[in-house]
Formats: sequence, structure tokens, C-alpha cells
Amino acid sequence: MIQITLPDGKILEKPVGTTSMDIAKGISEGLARNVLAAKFNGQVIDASRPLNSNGTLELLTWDHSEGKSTFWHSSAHLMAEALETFFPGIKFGIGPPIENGFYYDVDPGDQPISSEDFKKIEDKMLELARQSSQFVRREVSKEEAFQYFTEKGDQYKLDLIKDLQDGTITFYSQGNFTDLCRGPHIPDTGSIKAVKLMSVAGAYWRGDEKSKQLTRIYGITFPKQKELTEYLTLLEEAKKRDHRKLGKELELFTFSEKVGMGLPLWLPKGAQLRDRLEQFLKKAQLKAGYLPVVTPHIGNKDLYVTSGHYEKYGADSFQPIRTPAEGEEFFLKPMNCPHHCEIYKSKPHSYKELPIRYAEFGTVYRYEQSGELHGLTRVRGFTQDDAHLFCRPDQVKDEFIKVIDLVLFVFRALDFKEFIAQVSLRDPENKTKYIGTDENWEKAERAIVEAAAERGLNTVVETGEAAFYGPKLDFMVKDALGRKWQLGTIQVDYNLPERFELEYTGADNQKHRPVMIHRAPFGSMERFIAVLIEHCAGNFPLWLSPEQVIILGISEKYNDYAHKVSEFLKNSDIRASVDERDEKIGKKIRDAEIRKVPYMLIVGEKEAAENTVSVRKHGQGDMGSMSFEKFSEMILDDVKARMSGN
RNA sequence: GCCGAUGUAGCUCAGUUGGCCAGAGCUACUGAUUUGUAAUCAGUGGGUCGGGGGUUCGAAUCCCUCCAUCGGCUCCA
Repeated sequence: MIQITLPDGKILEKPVGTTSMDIAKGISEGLARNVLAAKFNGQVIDASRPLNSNGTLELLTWDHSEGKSTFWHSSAHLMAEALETFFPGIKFGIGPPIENGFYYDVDPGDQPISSEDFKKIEDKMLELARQSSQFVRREVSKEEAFQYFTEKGDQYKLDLIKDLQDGTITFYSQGNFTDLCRGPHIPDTGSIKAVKLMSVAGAYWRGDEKSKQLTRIYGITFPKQKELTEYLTLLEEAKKRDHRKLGKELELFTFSEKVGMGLPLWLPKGAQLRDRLEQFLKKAQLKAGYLPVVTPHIGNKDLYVTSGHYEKYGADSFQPIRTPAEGEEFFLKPMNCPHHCEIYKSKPHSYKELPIRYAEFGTVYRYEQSGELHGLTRVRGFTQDDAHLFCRPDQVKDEFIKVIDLVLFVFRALDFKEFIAQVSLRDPENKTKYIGTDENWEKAERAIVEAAAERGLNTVVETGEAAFYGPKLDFMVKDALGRKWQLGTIQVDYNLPERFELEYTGADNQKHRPVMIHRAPFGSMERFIAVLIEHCAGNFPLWLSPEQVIILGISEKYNDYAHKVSEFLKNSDIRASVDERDEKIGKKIRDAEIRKVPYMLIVGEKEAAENTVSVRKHGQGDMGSMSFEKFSEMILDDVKARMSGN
């Protein structure tokens, strides 16, 4: 007999070889129907696997993320089975579950698969699912595995088997399809009730640019049709928030082929929004002891030879500008730090001065591969809310914490509640990728981990994701379509101070090397605004809104009064304008609502006579009337409260 | 950069077996109207059908090529 401990603490005595499914059936038929897999002693396994030792057991259903993963992984197999019926000889790479659904990388040979094939594949998947074929697990020898896929002619599977250890290889079969697979899988295909293939895309075999490119088919499945419908509705909603769409509709930014791809043009309203954000952060930074500096957009090649960036990125960046007479080479600056190092070097420093914090909204230019460009989130010219902190080694952790606090202040002011802090450490297996000593790396990594812990950040650690010069802490958020983007970043750098031979004089009258911290709470203005647009669906908070108030006259007769109100508001630093058009009030309101102007003031005969305005709030409707002085006060109070981060 | 898809007026989109001067709505402009909380009416203007080349009596439509955009991959100081 073995003892099985359930999540509620209950302990069951069961014969050796009992399966999780048996246990589920013992609890309830309903549960048994919904069990997709099981987690035994922390390992996810098939519900049909016999249990042979004591342990803790959790039955996984659709409500568990691991249950979903198993469901989607099995769905990938189901799709593969369907694909094989339409594309005989098709070869398979890998087919894992992902955050939303699954994909399978396939090589269909000379019979391309396009989205036009989706319908028939989906139908076939549903047809196969209805047969409720069981997923059957089988342990095979490496030799047998080789033999099977050699006969099938699937070189990708052979490539995978090559790296597997004999004795650990398993096959899973359902219906007429057998795949090399670690598992686990759901009991049978019958629970897959709704299927939707999302897209096809190219993907390199094993993620290697030099390998053959396979066709990746993305799909998602659900145990209920209703859930698929809901998911598709959610995607539609997300599309409406896409910053590229809203950016155009709200006239925030645009691109021009003539100017060049990936080079955003900020329209007046977008520039206004951007300026509000800059002013907000500049104010906070002044309070936190930052010193504003300004540096040029280009820098001599020598600067980047010294920094080491020339060697690493020289060939893959915009090529240098040459002076006609001297033939000197200048690069568009891809980052601000080398310039700031030279500012630091402009005079000797005492340990008493540190930390020194140079801040600059610095516009930088990076050559991004053409296929990488994406709205405002991935561009070739962008402005970093950059700053470089030069401090003593004993100040690193404190400074780090202060920066975390600043980032959190910004996020709070802008109502970003969901983000994760990613700690990026170097890959210990591949230390040659990085510059700097082991000792310095360890010190820096420890400082980051401790600082993040002290501020209670929700962190994930990513090994091998560090920059080549130091570890970093990045704040990640998701866009409307669930894609993850890095916003703020804090990076420790022991490298540049070394390369630029930065120094300060210590209390011992000896020269010491400062530590540098790069940091940008927004990251880049472009990306931050992109994410902000999606975050608030274009309904910017009042204090940021490019147009805060629009005054709408009932007819042209009241335009004079409307202008009087507008002038009064503008004199109080409220961004107000008048819709002077000869349109009916309904039309003016509709247009202002579509433009997402936070406040509409409707003025007619009654208001003009009483010196009042009729207030309509965006998305909420009529709020009644008040004197325009009172309205102005209300707006200013709101703005003031928000800008201070409450 | 790679794979796949897309590209018609300022915007959103019709226009598919190649065939009269390429269409609609919104926007813009002109006029009428002077309006009370999400679209007043009428008229006018606006397009090298992404660029270039080709096939054809004839191309927005078929082919080639380049460019840009979109979805991914790879990359991201």
C-alpha cells in the first residue's frame, strides 16, 4: 500500500499502481471527467500513470495553469495528427504549449501551409477529437526511437533524439499519430471541444538563424466553445487598444516612408503628452538630487572604441558620419553613457561628492533589423529618460533602492499595477560573453537581488539575460495583446568606469574607481507612451491629456462666451480649446467623446447669462453646471494630486 | 536579416473568371441652417490603385522586382 496526500491534507491508503484517475473517480465522477493531468511530488504526469510510492498528489484541471498547458500540449499533437492527413510526408519539429495556446513547428516540404488551410485543419481536429482517442504513453529505447523516425523520414525528430539519453525516451500516440514526447498528456482527445488556429509564421529550427526555417502554426483550444468565444472577444478588445491604432486616431504620432522606417514623428498632441511626462519626471528627479546635463547627438568613434561598444556593435549599427576635410568618424549616439562619463571626467571628484547623478532625456539611434520594428515599442530613434549615477562601492545598494523607489513612484502615478521585475544575471556557463571580473559581477548581482528583495518586488530571475557589461533589473509590462515589453531598467556597470578610467579621491587620499548605475524609469519615451496608451486605452488621466477641456457652444452665437471661458482656463494652465464649428451640439459632443477629451463644457444662453458652464465628463456624461472658476479649481486640484503621485 | 501575408482618396473600406471616364462613408472646402448632451441638409474637391518593369488589343485585377506595413523567428548596448 502507498500513502497519497491530497492538497487538503487528507491522506489516502491506496494499493501500489493506483492511478491519479482512479483517485479522482474515488472523489467524484465530475472531478474525474475534468482531470487533465496530475502533479505527483511536484512533477506533472499523466492521470493514467500508476503511482508507486508515497507522495503528495494534486489533480490538475482546466483551472490550473499546468492543466491548461497539458491540454494545449495535447492539442498540438492533435493538430499534428490533422496536419498529417492533409500534408502527407510533413515533418515535425517541436510543438509545445505557450502562454495562450500552443504551436507546432513543421516542415511541410514543397506544399506550403497558409491561413486558408486553417478551416479544414480545425474541422479535422474537431473530428478527431470527437473520437476521444486515448493518449498512450510508451517507453522506447533510443535505438527503437531512431528506427521509427528514420523510417518516417523525420530528420528533426532524429535531431532531437540524438541529444536524449537512452532509457528516458517516450512516445505518445493518439489515434493514428505517434510522436516523440516527454509528455504528459490529457487522458483523451475528447475534452478538446473548441479549436482555433491563429496564425502561421516562420521559425528557425532550434531558434538558430542559420538553421532551416520551419513553418510555425499557432493555435488555441478550449474545453468549451463559450471559452473560445470569450477569448476571441478579448483579443478584439485588445486590438482596439493597440497603440498604433490609437496613435493614429488620437493624432499622437505618425511615420513617414520619406523620413524612414522606425523613426516616429510626434504630432502636436503626442508631443504635448510626452512633454507632460518629461516635466513630471524631471521634477521628481530634481527632488531626488539628479543634475541635468545635455550632450550632442553624435560622438567621435574614439568614444565608442573606449567604451567597447565599437567592437561589439560597430558593424551592426548605423555607419559613421565622416567629416569631409579630416575624415574623422562620428557615430550617431546609441546610448548616452559614454558622453556622461566624459562629463564626469571634466574635473576631479572627491568621495564627499558622491553619488553624482547626471540626468538627460537623451535621444539615441540604433540600427534595428527591419523585421523588428514595431509601432513605438521598437524603433530606430528614441529618447531615453537616462541618468548615470556615479557612486562609491558602498553606496551601490542604497542608490539602487532609491532608483527602485523612483520607478515605483512613476508606476504608481501612472496607475501601472501589474508589472514584474526581472533580474537579469549572467550565464555562468558562458562567461566569455561578458566583460568584467568575476568578483565585480558577483558583487553587483548580489546588490541587485538584495535591493529588489528589500523593496518587496515581484521578481523573476533570468540567467543569461544580463547585458554584456553588467547585471540588470528590468521592469516588464505586457501590451494589449499580451506581448511583454521592458519599460524601466536599472543596470549596474563596473565596466565603463574601468574603460574610461573614472576616479575619485577617497578619504585615504588615494584614487578609487566609482561604480556606475544606468537607469531609466520610463525606459524610452516612445515605448513607455506606447504601453501607456494601451494601458489606459487612450483615455489619458487628466494631468497628461493633451486636450484637457473642450468648450462647445450650443450655436455659433455663444462662441464669444466660449472663448472667454477658454481664455480663463488657459490662464490657469489648463489645456483648453473651443470647438467653433457650425455644428449641432450633439455632433460636437460626439466628436469630443471620440477624441477622448476628458471634459466637455457646454455653453449656451443660460450659461452665458450666469457665467457658468455645463460640465460633461468623457465616458460618464452630464455632471450639471457650475461657475467656470469652480470648474477650474476642480481641474487644478485633480492635476496637482495626480502629479504628486497619489 | 529570414518565413508568410497585406498595400485602392487624409481615414475606414468596396471593387476577384482582366473590359465603359475606379466607388462609398467619414474628413476637407462652399452654401443653407443657429441648433441643449454621441452624427442637420445640400453641393464641391480629392486617387501616379505602394514604386518600377513585364504579359495583353486592354491591368487595381496576371507575372517579376523593389519598398513599406502586419504576424512570427532571430536580434535588442
